[in-house]
Amino acid sequence: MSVRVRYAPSPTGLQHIGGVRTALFNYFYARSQGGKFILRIEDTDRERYNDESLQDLYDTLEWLGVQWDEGPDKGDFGPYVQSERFAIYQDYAEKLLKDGKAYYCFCTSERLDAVREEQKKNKSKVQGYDRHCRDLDPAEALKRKEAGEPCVIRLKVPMEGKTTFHDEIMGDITRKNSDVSPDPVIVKTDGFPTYHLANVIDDHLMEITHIMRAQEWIPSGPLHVLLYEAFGWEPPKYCHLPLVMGKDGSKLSKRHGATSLKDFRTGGYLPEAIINYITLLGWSFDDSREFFTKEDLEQLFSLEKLSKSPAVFDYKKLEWFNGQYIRQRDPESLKALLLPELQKDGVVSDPVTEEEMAVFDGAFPLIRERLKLTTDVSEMIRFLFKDIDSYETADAVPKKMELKDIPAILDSCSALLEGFEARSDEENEKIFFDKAEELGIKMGQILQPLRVAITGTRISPPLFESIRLLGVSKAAWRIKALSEQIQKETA
RNA sequence: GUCUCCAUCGUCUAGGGGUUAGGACACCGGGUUUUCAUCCCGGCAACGGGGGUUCGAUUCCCCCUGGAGAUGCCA
Repeated sequence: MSVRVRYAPSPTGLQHIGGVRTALFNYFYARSQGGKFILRIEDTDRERYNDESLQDLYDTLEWLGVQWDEGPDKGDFGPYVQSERFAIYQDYAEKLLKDGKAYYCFCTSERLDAVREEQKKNKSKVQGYDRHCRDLDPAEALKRKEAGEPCVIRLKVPMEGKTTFHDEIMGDITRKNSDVSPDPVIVKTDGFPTYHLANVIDDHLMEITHIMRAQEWIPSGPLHVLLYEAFGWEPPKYCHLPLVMGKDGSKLSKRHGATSLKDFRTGGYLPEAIINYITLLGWSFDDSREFFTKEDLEQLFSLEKLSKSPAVFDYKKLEWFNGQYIRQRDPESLKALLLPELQKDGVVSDPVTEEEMAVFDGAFPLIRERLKLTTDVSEMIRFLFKDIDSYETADAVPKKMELKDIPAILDSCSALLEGFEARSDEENEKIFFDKAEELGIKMGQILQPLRVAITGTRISPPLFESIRLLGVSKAAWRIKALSEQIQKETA
């Protein structure tokens, strides 16, 4: 039987690292097996549902280049949006009711809270619902429901025996039925199914063969199997993925840093870096290879190489990957990514002028190998486009020198600018080297003040090329400006 | 509390009854270099503890410890 897997997010928030990894693994598995990847929208939580989350889901998958074979817009097993499948769940819930596998429950949330409170206070061994309505007479219950009394439908979980399901990574997982959540709600007061019901029905109806989801779902595995059994269906294969953790070892969340893909999308990251790094969270290929394109993974991904233990998300390594992929990008496509950043930060105009473009083209090779994030570009070359308002004069002082020594050095630099553009970088280097020797200082000591004058910071792209891009006259003006500011400060 | 899962360098991981326990990030040195970065070279650094099984366990089994997850009319 050919593989059919799904990613079934709930549009109640932005797509995050964990969810995206689940999507990717499902997608890669489908591709590697020649199977189908299905996108299903699980929007049964009407309270938390919002359109932005749904849009974010689509934006994220598009950005990653993940395409589904079946989903809201296509496929023969639809609809693929759960809120459009309301009637289906109703029918199946009714069937469970009729077979005595489920029952109406009229307990109010106040009562439920009280029960929970009581259990906590008594440190009770049993927890959760006390099955108060389990043995209500079905005919009686139906009457009450039809009289308009609010109610939910609960699954009648067997109180004896145990339930086992097989996990492709973990092996057999067994749980006593008495430890399974006591009679969970499967249809809410508003008539919508809960996750458990909708998920099981849809996976069965859509002929899903493998359920790949995060390990946080392991505890409800037996419950789902019970549900399949109640319907008389064969459960699919399970594959629970290790959790993604923050540095402190708890489930990755906002307090650990950026977690939504949107943050990464807009934060200077490349999709190829994200895909590569995230896939390595819980999956590996061999003892050394760690670079994988999406296309590679569509071939190489396998369940066997999945790990059991949780993985800590390492922002540093992601950044490293991003830098690697930035350098691998072909120049034109990288420029197309950088230009909008410069425009967003007001470094160049929108639309960009010809002169600006010329400077940017010139600066491009200098910054390409220095970027970790595309968003770093503005800081790096702002000085080529914008004047420097005021200097941090202390930056201009090399080791073993004092602020008052600097203007003299700057003045000698000024003098060397004469004919700068006509000379090669090697020739200029020689000239500055000779000058340093003449002043009895090191090359670095003469270049540091100059660098600060030209770029405004101690750290910059290569100096001579920067001067060339900026133009000698502007350079001379900046040297003068810095010198004057220092003299004012030291006066 | 209860249930379930997990356990190799700080992090991601490879490996597997006998290995100098491998790679990568990070970190620290060194080289290239006008700063930074890139690049190259080198270094630091791990099998949680205790019992078995075995000629031999980091590897297999059990216990402990530790960590995590779940205990919702959220998914």
